[in-house]
Amino acid sequence: MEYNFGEIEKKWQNYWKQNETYKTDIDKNKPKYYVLDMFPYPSGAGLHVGHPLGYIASDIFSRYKRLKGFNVLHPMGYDAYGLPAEQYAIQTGQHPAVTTKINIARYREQLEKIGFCYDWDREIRTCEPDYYHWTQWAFIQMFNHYFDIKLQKALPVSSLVKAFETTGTEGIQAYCTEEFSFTAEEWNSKTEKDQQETLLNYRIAYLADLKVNWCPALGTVLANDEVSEGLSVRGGHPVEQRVMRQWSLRVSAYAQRLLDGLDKIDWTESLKETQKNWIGRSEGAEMKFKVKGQGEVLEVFTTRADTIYGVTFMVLAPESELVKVCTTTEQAANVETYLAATKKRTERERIADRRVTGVFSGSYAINPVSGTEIPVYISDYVLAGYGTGAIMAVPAHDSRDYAFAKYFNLPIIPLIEGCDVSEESFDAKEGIMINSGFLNGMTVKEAITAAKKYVAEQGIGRVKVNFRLRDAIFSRQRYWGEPFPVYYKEGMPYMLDEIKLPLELPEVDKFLPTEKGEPPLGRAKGWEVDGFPLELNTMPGFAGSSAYYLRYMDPKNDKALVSPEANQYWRNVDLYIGGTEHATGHLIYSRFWNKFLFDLGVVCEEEPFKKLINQGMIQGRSNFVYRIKDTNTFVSLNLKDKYETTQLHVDVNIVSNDILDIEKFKNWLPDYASAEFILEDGKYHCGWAVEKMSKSMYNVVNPDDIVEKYGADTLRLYEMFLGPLEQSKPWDTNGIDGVHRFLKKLWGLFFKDGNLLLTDEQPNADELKTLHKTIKKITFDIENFSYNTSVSAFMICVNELFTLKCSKKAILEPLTILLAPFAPHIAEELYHVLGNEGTVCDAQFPICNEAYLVESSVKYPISFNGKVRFMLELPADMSKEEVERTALANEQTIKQLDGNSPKKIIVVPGKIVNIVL
RNA sequence: GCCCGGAUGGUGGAAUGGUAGACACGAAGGACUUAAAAUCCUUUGGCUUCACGGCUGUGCGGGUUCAAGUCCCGCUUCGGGUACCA
Repeated sequence: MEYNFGEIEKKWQNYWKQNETYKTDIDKNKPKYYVLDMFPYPSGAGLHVGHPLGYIASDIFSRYKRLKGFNVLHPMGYDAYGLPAEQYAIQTGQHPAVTTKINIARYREQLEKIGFCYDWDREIRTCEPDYYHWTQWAFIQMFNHYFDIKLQKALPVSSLVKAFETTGTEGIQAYCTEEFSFTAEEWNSKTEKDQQETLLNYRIAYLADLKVNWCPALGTVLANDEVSEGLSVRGGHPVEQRVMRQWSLRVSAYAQRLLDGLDKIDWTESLKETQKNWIGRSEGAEMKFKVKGQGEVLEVFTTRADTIYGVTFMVLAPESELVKVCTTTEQAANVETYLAATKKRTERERIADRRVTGVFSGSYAINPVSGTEIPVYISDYVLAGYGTGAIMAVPAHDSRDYAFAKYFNLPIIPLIEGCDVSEESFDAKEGIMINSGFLNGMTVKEAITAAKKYVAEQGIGRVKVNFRLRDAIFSRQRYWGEPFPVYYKEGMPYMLDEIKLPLELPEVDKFLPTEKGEPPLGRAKGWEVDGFPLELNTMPGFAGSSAYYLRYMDPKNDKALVSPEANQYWRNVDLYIGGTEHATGHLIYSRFWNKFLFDLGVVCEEEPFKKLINQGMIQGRSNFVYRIKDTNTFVSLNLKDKYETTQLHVDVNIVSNDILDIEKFKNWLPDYASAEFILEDGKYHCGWAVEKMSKSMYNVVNPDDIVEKYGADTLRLYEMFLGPLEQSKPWDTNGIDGVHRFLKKLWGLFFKDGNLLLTDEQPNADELKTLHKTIKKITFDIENFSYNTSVSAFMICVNELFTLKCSKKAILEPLTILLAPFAPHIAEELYHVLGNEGTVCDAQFPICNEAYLVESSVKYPISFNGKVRFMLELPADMSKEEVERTALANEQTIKQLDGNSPKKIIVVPGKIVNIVL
């Protein structure tokens, strides 16, 4: 009987499906374990061989945990809303729901072939009404809550309203866009509309006029993490700044908790570091500078209060409201010109062009500590969105201020003893203060503390913590997303009654903006409730992915996002595997979302993902052919330098071990049908390079083809064998034969020439040692996600058993179970061949018995000055002294010593002997 | 610029401070076969030697140590993230 993987895999995949082997329910008699993959966006291209890498890793761990007696939740679903389907719809008229459905079906088919242990009954799709029902529900809760600064948690807006009605803003510590101050009387006399407008200032989901990233090509705004270097992450289109009235989530209110939570979770340091930087906490002081001859005050934020004596000018962001106030009539024209020029520049241009620009406002501010008068400038190197949108410039100790001062010829006052600021600023926070009044003689650190204290005591300002993390813009001017459960009355937003959820996405005639420039939902007929118009924006991509891990716990619940029972059993994700590209987007948003739900008491764990592993990227390995210029002749790699050639990508699927299949090449593209070749030893050798896996490089490998040719078990093993899970590595199908041979060899331990070789004989010491050594190694490797070395360990084990000609049940049965997480199909087949009933998934993971591993003797490497010269086999229990004596007495040692006496002898029992000459 | 990762044969990679290159791929040679496929055996870091062996070797330069791919310091270089964040 041959190893017929095709038949075996089909057979057991059917069996698992029929027997609901992977169906999961709450079982309070077993400890739970929740393994989650970052769910995919189902693109039209289908899966390539890089996508399943993380899924295979998590699948192995899930199966392992199950064999260890855990009740494992391992679900899969689809992040089904998104731009590509909508772009495609705009081009073709095909409804995005239709393409999405087709793509999902294709993904499902591809995933099923690989033999994952997903509980498909729990599958979710973010674009399904019974799923986005709860996305809309969460949004309503966010609208109805505000963040209390003192308690550091979300509270109902209704209690805030009660406070306003009785005591106004007195004593209120609510996280808000703008500090308001009003009495109860003032509140009560406001109109409904005014009250609603005021409340938006506090709500966690709020509507506000914001400077947003507008992407004209996509016709929508984008969140900060969806923009990179001034271009949209999806599509690479230019992005510009624009002020628009948009929904936002007050993520920044949770900044401190998002930061603190990082200490409690098992993520890689680099990922935590990325989040820390994105949150960007900085401690400093907010200080007030009076504008000369006016009542106005400029507020600035600084982390270097100690440099107050070195402030030689102020700078306002062009968008700052204070620009108007500070601009004098004489300077008005210049300022106007500058503002116009700045506005025209896109984010990208500003990043690319680092030239100093700016304009004098005409006003002067007064240094609150030294009393000196300093000019106020306007420049776009100051950002409106961070701090107060205004800075005190200390050119001696800040490189940006320095460049500005040099350009405008402003004074530069050094504040640190011995620093040279003639060529560049001294940015380091070290040294002794000079030119700084009462701070003179202090170290920088002391001065920062002293200055902050002084500022607070003198009423010049206050100590403040600032965060870089900004609120998440939540509106998209697109069709293919969750509709907001929002309608408008007198221009004010109101939430739909929860009973009316889900608010389903309406049909439209075209997926384009309306003639008036409204989003596509403006085309929907009857898009209103009780005569009030519904919101025309839809939610962004991260809306649906922010709480999907909760929905898997209870995916069919139509009363709640998740029942308390399910949530308290499954709690949170124990192991989350996915790409590092979500470090600042999804992984911040879902932590925020989860914390909010935690505050509401809907979920019982504050952090959603306990342990997180980033799988590395699978890169492509491209192949090249070399065409001689102006001909249709192709020259083999090592001869190409004799000609003038053009390097062309060739489909890696018609190349094997870098040798081109010439017939397939001729049939590949019409141009090549008449191609001629200059070969080396009768073969065409291709060049190669590691590049991104993409269609245009012709280096995409489809897992279906691999499964077809080698089987799913081989694919699974080979993906793991490629290298460490977390590292990036190129996919090269060439090596796959090795793991396939391994499976055949394993099969060969069971069958030879169609006969079953299995025996009930008692295993001997060597066989037991091989088995238990492997059990130990595999257990350790799985726990440490070192799957590449486990595959090697399996190979070594089978090679040894092959040499021992071992076909004993007592050895092969535990080995089969050990292999089941990695290669479930062949393991299931062999488990039944061994005479078992049921499924290998419910077996018990073997336990290593150290007694079989004890060695009676040790081969000591005998080294001289650290260089190994020969081996000496000695009894394992020989004492240190005895080993030393025996080694020294050895004739090879005597030869090495050559009459000299050793200076020192190191004996590490069981390891090594080193003789120092 | 700043913050993270890496760098080991022709290739992917392995190595609690203790024999560098496990395990694979590829290559070369051989067995079986009419032939091919499949399978099996041998060799395979470099230099050197008929051989035993010797020398050398983990990006570069220092250091710690009886012993360094591994620890420390200083570079080079390649990836990834982030960027006027005051």
